[in-house]
Order: sequence, then C-alpha cells, then structure tokens
Amino acid sequence: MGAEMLQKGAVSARDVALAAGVSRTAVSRTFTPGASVSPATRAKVIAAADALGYHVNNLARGLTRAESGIVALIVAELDTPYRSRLVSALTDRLQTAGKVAMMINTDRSDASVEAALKQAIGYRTDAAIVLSGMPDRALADMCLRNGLRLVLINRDEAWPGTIRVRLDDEEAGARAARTLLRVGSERPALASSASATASLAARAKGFRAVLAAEGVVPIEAVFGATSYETGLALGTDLFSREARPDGIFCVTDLLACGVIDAARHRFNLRVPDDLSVIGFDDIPQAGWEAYGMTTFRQPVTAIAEACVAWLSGPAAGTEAETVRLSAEMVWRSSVAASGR
Amino acid sequence: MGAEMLQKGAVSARDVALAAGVSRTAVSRTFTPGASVSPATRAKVIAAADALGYHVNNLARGLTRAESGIVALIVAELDTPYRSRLVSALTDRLQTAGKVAMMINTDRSDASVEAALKQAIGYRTDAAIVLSGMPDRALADMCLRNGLRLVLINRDEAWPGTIRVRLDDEEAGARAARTLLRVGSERPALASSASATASLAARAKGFRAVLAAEGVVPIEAVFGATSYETGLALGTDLFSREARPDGIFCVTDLLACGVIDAARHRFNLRVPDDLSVIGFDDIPQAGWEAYGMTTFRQPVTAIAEACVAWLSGPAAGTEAETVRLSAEMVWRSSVAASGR
DNA sequence: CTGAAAGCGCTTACAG
DNA sequence: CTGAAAGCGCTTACAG
Repeated sequence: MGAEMLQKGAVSARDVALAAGVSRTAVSRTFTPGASVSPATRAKVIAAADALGYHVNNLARGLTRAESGIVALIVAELDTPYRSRLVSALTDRLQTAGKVAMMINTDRSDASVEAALKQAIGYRTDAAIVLSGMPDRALADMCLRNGLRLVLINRDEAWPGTIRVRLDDEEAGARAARTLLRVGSERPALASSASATASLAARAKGFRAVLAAEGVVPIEAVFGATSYETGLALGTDLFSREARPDGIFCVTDLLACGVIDAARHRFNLRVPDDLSVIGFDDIPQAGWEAYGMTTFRQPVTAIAEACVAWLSGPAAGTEAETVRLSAEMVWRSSVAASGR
Repeated sequence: MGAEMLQKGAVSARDVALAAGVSRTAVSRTFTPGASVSPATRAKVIAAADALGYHVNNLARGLTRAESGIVALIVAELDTPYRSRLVSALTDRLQTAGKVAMMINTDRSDASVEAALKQAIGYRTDAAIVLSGMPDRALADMCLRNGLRLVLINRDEAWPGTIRVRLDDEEAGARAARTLLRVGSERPALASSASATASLAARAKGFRAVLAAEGVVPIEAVFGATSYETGLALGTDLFSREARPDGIFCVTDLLACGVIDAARHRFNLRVPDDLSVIGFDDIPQAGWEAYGMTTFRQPVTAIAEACVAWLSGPAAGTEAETVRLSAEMVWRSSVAASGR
C-alpha cells in the first residue's frame, strides 16, 4: 500500500533508511558487496528495501564510482548470422561478469563509428567493444582519455591501452588451399567480397601463398558486400568462365552458401563431386543439410571470454595487447572425404 | 596538451565553464536543445568544450532529468535470424529517436526475465521492450511503479500502462490452409514446435479452423524447440507416416527450412511437386535459392516503429494499448504457382 | 560497525 | 539572456 502511494521511481536509499531506522550510509553498505554492516543492520535494511521495492540507482552509483558497469557494443549488420552469434555470446559473458551491454549500431562509416563512440563516452561506459568499422588513432585516444577501454575485434592496428583479438586467418586460408590440393583440385578458386577487412584479407593471403608455392595461380572472383547475394553472384561469375573451378575457398560462409546454391541450382553442379567448397565462420546454416559445409569455426565463446576477461582484469597497461585465437576446421560434406 | 594532462574522464561542465568564462549553467544550457543561450555565449562554450574534449555525462543527466534515454531490450536467443533482425531494427529506430538500447539476455525462464527487468530498473531505463518470456502481472506492476514503460511483443496479455504489438497470426494461419487447399493438398499437415507462444498458437489455430470448416483434420507434428533441428525431426516424423502429407504449414521459417531439407535430402521428395510448404517470418534464408520459401513476412520495421513511436509519445494512459500489424504473404516456389 | 558530511556532474526553478 | 543555489541518489573517506 505504501509503495503504491509513491511517485514513480521515487524509492531511494533515504526512504529505506527512514523505514529501517538506520542511516542512508548503512543502506548503501548493505548493497555494496564486501562493505561492513552488522547482520542485524543488514537484515533491517533488506526487509525495508523489499517492502518498499527499492532498487539501487545505477545511474547515481556510476556517477560516484569509477565504473558504470556498462560496456558498449559497437556493431554493424547485427542481423547477420556470425555477428548475431558474437553479440549474443558477448552480452552473455558480460552479464555473468556483472556488466551490462549497450548496443550501438553503426553503418561502418567513420562518422557513424565516431558517433557511436561519443555515445559510449556520454554514458561513461567502462569500455567499448568494436566489432565493425575502425576508429582512427585520434578517436581511440579520445576514448582512452575519457576512461574507456577499447577492444578491437578482427582489426589490424593495435594501440597502447587497447586490446585486439585476432584469429589465425592466414593459417586457415593456407589450410583451405592445402585441402583443395589434396583433394585433387586442379583449378582452385578464391571467392571473396570486396570488403577490405583485415581478417578477410588475411584468409585470402594465406590461400594464395600456399598455391603460389605450388606454382598455381587461383582463379579469383572478388566483389560486392559480404552477403549471400554476393555469393550467388560470385558463383555465377565463376561457373560461367571457360575454365570452371573445381574447388573454391569462400572467405565467409555466407558467401559459400551463395556459391553452393549457384552451383546446384543454376549450373546443376554437384557438391562435392563436381566441386569442393570451403567456407569460414561456421554459421548455423553451414551445418544445415542443404549445405553440409566444410568450414572453419569462429570461436565465438572464446572470443567473448577473452574480451570480458581483459575488461575485468587490471587497467590496461601502456602496451598494446593482442589475443590470438584459432579457428578449428570442421569437416562436413562439401569437400570429398579424401581431403581430410 | 591541456587535455592530455587531465585525469581520465575528468572534463566536466565546470571545466568548460571556467575555460569559457561563463557559468556552468550556461554550459548546461548550451547542450540542452531549446534552452535559451545567446549566440555569443554558446559560441564560447562550444569552443571551450571542443578544445577540452567535453562530453555531457548522461549518467548525471539521467539522474536529474526524468528520462535516462536508455531503453532495455529483453531477449532470448538473439542469435536466431528473426530475433536478430528485430533487435537490429529496434536499436536502429531507437537510435534515430535519440535513445539508446541496453541489451539484456534471458533464457526465457521467469527468474531470468525478472532479473532482466530488475537490471533495467536499476539503470532507470525509460522503458523495457520484452521480446521473449513473459513478465507476470506483479512484475509488470513493479516496472510501472518504477517509471518503466513496458512494451510486450507477441504476447497475449495486455495490462494497463503497457502496449503490446501483435500480428494477425490467426489470419495468416487461415490463409496458409486456404492456399494448401487451393493447390489441391489432400493431406495437409501442421508442423510446430512445442513452444507455448501466443503467436505460434494463433497461427496453428487459424490453420486448423479453416480446415475444420472443410471437414478435414490436419496431420500434426508438434514437439521440440523452435529450431532448424526440430524442423528436420518434424519432417522426418511426418514423412515416415503411412499417410504422408502433401502440404505443410510450418509455424516458423526455421522449422520450414528443416522440413524442406528432410523432404529433399532424407526422403528424396521434390518441393513443390511432391509437397508444398509454407513458412512464417520471412527470415533471410527463406529467400535463399535452396529454399525459395513461400511465407509470411514479419513486418520488423513496422514493429520497431510502432514500439518507438509509442515510447516517444505521451506517457501511457491507464488503458492497455494494442497495435495490430499485418504479415503480408510472400510467394516463392515452395508452393505450386496455382496456389496463388 | 556506524553515521554526518562532502562530493560525483548535471538540471532546473528562481531571481535578476 | 544569465548565474547562484538547491537537489537528483549514490559512495566514500573521516571520525567515532
């Protein structure tokens, strides 16, 4: 009844203190893990708080404490299988670490990444995890100066006070090439979007390097955004050529799904009999029976854990840090068994 | 140089006021749209703020103002095509409306929805948009009492002070049934997960009702979570029966993808020649060439817009509000053209 | 263990 | 248009 009478959002520590007959300091301490309160006091506070429906105001807490408990997730194209898995893992870990995620969409342009970061600073987030786009050095410095720790995923640059997490993309590309060779591919191809991402570039680089060592030049199709539709177009392009490829490494599963569909539905090619294809990411669709894609698994959980562990650790040193994770190969049926 | 010397996060309105030679009130007004400041004062403030790298502290602002500008998104299984699209649309609209999204994962259990809502209250979010799970009446009241506006998506219940957005699921189910009948299906089936969601139930209900009116009882397979894997199992079950269905309405696209794959890859059935299938959601994969699924499009943008419009509107009246949106049918190739 | 007091950074009447 | 002052709800030394 009492609670009903309050104005909205009105229950504060003072109200609880009054009701419990203690000081507001005691209330504060009751809700601060590790603070010293006698069991008796604590009990009174808890009882009053429950009766009143009190919830610590984290905005006020963030104002006084060094940390707000908020971590910004800066991401473009959240509605894409790989990204949504990563964001999901990240918010999950953040939550179990007692933090909370603030989602900020960007369109990947410098301006929008800058706006996102300013947004994060405005809310005094403890950190920003950048999944898409790339803040330049000046922006990164601005964040650091404002007490934001910066986590860069799949970026090349590493700056003091930031951490970047990277996969062994180049090695994966190399392994894809070796696999295709082992399976007897005579006209291996590379399919990639035009998106100039460090990780995509590294995958392509590793792939080309192994082939070059064998004296073979891959057929290449590189254009478009990183999407299923581009994969379809890439495949259509590749299969229309005179020397049709018999093995394709797609820099991304989404691309690979498009390539496989082009092969099957537009050119009546069988996978893996006529054509082997290898992807990267291991998005859920890669495991669907329509695709059965051999690919490399993004260690999303490990990535999320590494980010959160670093955020929960001691303040960044002055050194740039790097975490390197490995993308394990997962075998399915888009490559002949002999490739294994 | 001056900025470099500051302690982290130290630039406050007072610093700017000092540097600009004005009061801190003037600084505050400069950053408050619509407040009255002379152009001269404003210019001095802006200059000083830029030089110092000042950013309004939204935590403090949220403490004084009635609104924090934060909206909580409470969601399970974010890494699922439909949900990630909706969340993406929602954060987008929220952003353009000048608000920011706080992502809170749940596992759909009552306990985790409650924890999520408490988290939201703790940060004094202006509202919570609940995409998964269902807060009970007591919980909803707690939110309202704490000044949180509540948006419930795809829920049945409607409570004072909350808004719920719903699709015409029942009508869509009915239309699916009519379509199957028109295409000459003699053994129409319903495939659904066991998840007791209002929207899934409504789709099934509409489907059954139309068939019942024609005196036909659909074959039914209902079990499992709402996933591709369940779709595979559902299809396998259905196609193993003596009277094999020749038309299936799957309550969800994810389920439908599994059903189609089971048909094609496990039973060598052709779609739509041997079997028509209709899904719901229009997830990206529904449009992929491997599926070419006839389905109903979730109006994610319209949903997001409706939510944000309501949030930006005047405070909730005491009435429960409902927004009803329509899921348009999209024709592709999983149903014979004659069904159209 | 406990409380009075100062302070976090902002906004908003209130005077002028 | 402008500024001094009070207040938002919390935490954290500082005494006791």
